[in-house]
Amino acid sequence: MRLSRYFLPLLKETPSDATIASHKLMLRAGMVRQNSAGIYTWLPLGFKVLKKIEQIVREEQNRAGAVEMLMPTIQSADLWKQSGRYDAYGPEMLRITDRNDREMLFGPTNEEMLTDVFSSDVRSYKDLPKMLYHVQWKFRDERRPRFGVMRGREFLMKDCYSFDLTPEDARKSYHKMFVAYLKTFQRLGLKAVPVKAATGPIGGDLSHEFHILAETGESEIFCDKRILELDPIGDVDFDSDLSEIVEARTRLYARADEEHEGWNFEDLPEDQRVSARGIEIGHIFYFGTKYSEPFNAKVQGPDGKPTAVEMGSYGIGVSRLVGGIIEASHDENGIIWPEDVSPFDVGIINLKSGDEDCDRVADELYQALIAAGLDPLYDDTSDRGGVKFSRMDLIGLPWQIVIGPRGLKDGIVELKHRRTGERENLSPEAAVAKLTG
RNA sequence: CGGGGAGUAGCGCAGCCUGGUAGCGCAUCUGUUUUGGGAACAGAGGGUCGCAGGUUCGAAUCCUGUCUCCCCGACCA
Repeated sequence: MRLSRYFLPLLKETPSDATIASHKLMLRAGMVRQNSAGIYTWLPLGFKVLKKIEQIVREEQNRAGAVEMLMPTIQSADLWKQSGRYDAYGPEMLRITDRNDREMLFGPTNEEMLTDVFSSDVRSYKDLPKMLYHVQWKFRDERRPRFGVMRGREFLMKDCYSFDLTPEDARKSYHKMFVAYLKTFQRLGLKAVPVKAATGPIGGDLSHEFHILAETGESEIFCDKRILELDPIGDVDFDSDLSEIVEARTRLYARADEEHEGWNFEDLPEDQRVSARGIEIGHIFYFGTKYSEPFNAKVQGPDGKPTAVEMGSYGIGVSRLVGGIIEASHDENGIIWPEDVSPFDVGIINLKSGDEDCDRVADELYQALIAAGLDPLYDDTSDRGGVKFSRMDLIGLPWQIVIGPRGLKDGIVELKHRRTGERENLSPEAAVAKLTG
């Protein structure tokens, strides 16, 4: 993409509304604009990142055996009356009436709807297990939206639902999602800590929140330091027994503030205790027959008896992750994107647009990178060098190629790594080779 | 929802106390000179001061109401 054709409205000054780094940077870098409290327009740059995150989430869900679908944003109140949550949900639920005075709502989640869909078509235990998910906009009328997209009212969420015949099978589904989450966050360049979460009336050990540690996190996290030092997980056969991987991550102490057990935590040697702020980016839990009973989601078991299916649900805050990643990865100059979610792979800075040599080399590099399958952002504007440098730093592409008359005299361009700041002088060909190699 | 704060040019703000022709910086546009880390000079455009009432000869300024946004807390992906 040529910058001169793109839509990238940057702000030099930070709007006074923003208080945390990710919110400020997303506004300044032209990723989002606020429309009203907790509701944002995703500008091209932000939208691109959002889509990349969504795609990684999707790929890992598919790999774990979940099947994608899409449910509506607007739901009928009837469904929610059936589960009893229409009254229970309170003012967080945005209620709407249509032209015929039918009660509708903008869905804050989809347990009811999916259970309904599922129950009307599945009859036999032979159809189980199933894991179904979608990535869809949700709305929760938060009392106090804040922190930009991290706590919006409208937000993009991946929610997956599992259906099993027995609690033991449900545990297997839970483990699949647990591992899928680890892999997802790993690919997003994040170190996510699974912390034991409240399980409510159902009990058991099958509820975890995934947090990333960042100063601006909304909850207090206490965990064993060793949990942060575990090796990343490699290829996984999702049909195998995953309990070992899960246990390696759950036997070490990790709790959020409300579940924190001080006495347990303090058993750890002092240098192994980590207490930090955490941003919740995912939540998985098993809830048994809470919805399958009221929706009569029953299958006929091997014994011929109708059995309510065992369910679990698994959420990832896709739009929140955009902010979360920035919280975990930025410096005083701007955003630093992990390579897999960066809106572009590399930025090309032409320091002297209009200069014959600079234009030619920049154009050739741009074409060569595209031909090599990369997605470059080419700053072909007539702005001054300093503007281009700081702009490229702000939007945080992992690599920058700087082309200027000074280097070109010796046939070299400069390759800069955004995260480390390391610069290397290379021929244009070598720069392309390094980025594609 | 409780407590606090703010709405004045695209963004950041001053002016309000003590009523009298709406300002500053950045950004934008034009021109000239510049060009390897947010250039300089000269000129220009841009506002029914959130909205509605009221007081007054006169309201950004005082009064009443209302809407919106932000911050701190209690709740949530």
